[in-house]
Order: sequence, then structure tokens, then C-alpha cells
Amino acid sequence: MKIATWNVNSIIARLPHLTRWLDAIQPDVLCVQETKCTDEKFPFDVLKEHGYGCLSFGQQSYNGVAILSRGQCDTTQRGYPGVEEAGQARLLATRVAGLEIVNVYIPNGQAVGSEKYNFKLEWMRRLRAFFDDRYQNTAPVVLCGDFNVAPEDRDVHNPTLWQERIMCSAAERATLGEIKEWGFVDCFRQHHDEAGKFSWWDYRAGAFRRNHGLRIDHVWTSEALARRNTDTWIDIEPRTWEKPSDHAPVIAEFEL
DNA sequence: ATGGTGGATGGTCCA
Repeated sequence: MKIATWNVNSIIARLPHLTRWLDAIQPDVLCVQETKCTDEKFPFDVLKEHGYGCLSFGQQSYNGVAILSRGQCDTTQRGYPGVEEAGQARLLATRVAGLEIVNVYIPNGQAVGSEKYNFKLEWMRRLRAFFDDRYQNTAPVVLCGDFNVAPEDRDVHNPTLWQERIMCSAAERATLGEIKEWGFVDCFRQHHDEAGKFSWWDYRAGAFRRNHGLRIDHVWTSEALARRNTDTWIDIEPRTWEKPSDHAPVIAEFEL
């Protein structure tokens, strides 16, 4: 079973890439971030033609998350309880084949110390509380998405340059660590120890060509499920295509 | 490389 995550930076602009990639990789589940469209404009029909049923929690212009699945899945949560449709479209949870799937688009945070940065930290603290309230860490749980945090220096092309900058600050890493302590395993790091493996590269200054990137897109699972994870890898190929997303998909494979 | 590019939108906001 393949479970993947991909920030597509507009699902409408990226639809040709998305369908090409789905046909090639055929994940069982794909969690998408930054759909940037309302549910009314979501391309349900096109994706159904490629074999995927979709859940969309979108909003106009910004954010937006979706879950594509080959199997049956039903929404369990759109946004945080008590906020839901009134909040930003950054969390969508479902259940597929007995697995709990939580897809998140953690706020970018703009700059360390800014108002958006504080919102990011609060949003992450709320995510930990969400798992405490709603899930058991002994159950098969997947948390994946665009976390907008590079967990360690080996996830950063130039740690000196990025020190205490957004996506790399100690406070962001510590807050992400509190989420991980709920009982998650970083599936990618189970299989790959090396530095220089990234999932996002800035559009500017030839960042991708120089591999000036960050590993900020993640698939985390509870421990029981992590033991079934045979490999987790980043597919950089779509980042080489014309008019790409600035993110590459991450694929976790499971023997269930 | 102090947004250098890109997306949504229709003058800026966001990443």
C-alpha cells in the first residue's frame, strides 16, 4: 500500500502533473495541500476518471487540503473541532482501509517572531491536542502533509544560512517535536540517514538545479504502522517537469 | 540573494 503527500500549489494549475503522476505511481492514498480552490471548483470528475475518489476541504485562493483515494473513505474531520468551516482549510482527516489518515497544511509562518509565526506555533500546539483528544497512539495512524518545518539540520541545504529562519527555528522544531512525542515515527528517516534529501525548493535563483532545498513534507505514522513501512522516498521527478509545483511528493510504502 | 518566481486575482496577498 502506498500513501503519499504532495503540496501541488494549486490543484487546477497542476492538474496535468497530478494526473500524470497518479497514473505512473498509482498511490492508494494521496494527501494534497494548497489546492487553492473551493470545493465547488475542485476537479472531482477528472480525478475520478483516473481512478480516485476525493475529499476536498478547500477555500478560495489560499490553503486547501484534499485526500485522494482508490478505496472507500469518508470524511471524519474538516478543520479543527469547534472551528471547522470558519477556520483556514488546513486539516482534513479520514479513515481508509482501517487506517486513520490526517492530512495537514501547517502554516508557513512568514518570518520568525511575526504574527503569522505565532499563529503557526499555536496551530501546531493545537494539532498535538487534536491527537490527544481524538486518537490512540496504539492505533494505525498516519499524519502527513506539508509541515513547513525542516526537523533537523540534515534536512536543510545550508543550515548556517537557515539558522533561526522560518521553517528551521528552534521553537518550530521543538513544537514539532511535541507533536512527534504523541507517538509518531518519521517514515523517511527510518530508511534514509543522509543529508541533502529535500521535498521543497524555492522557485527562484535556480534553487532546484543547485539542490538548495528543505525537507518539509513528511509522512509520520504511529509505531505499529511504522514497522510495516518498507520504504519512504521523495519523488523529485515532477519537480523537473515544466511549470512544476515547488514541492515534490513523498511516498510511504506499507506491507499490511 | 533583504521575494530573485509563481499562483490566484484583477491591486496585492501569500508562499
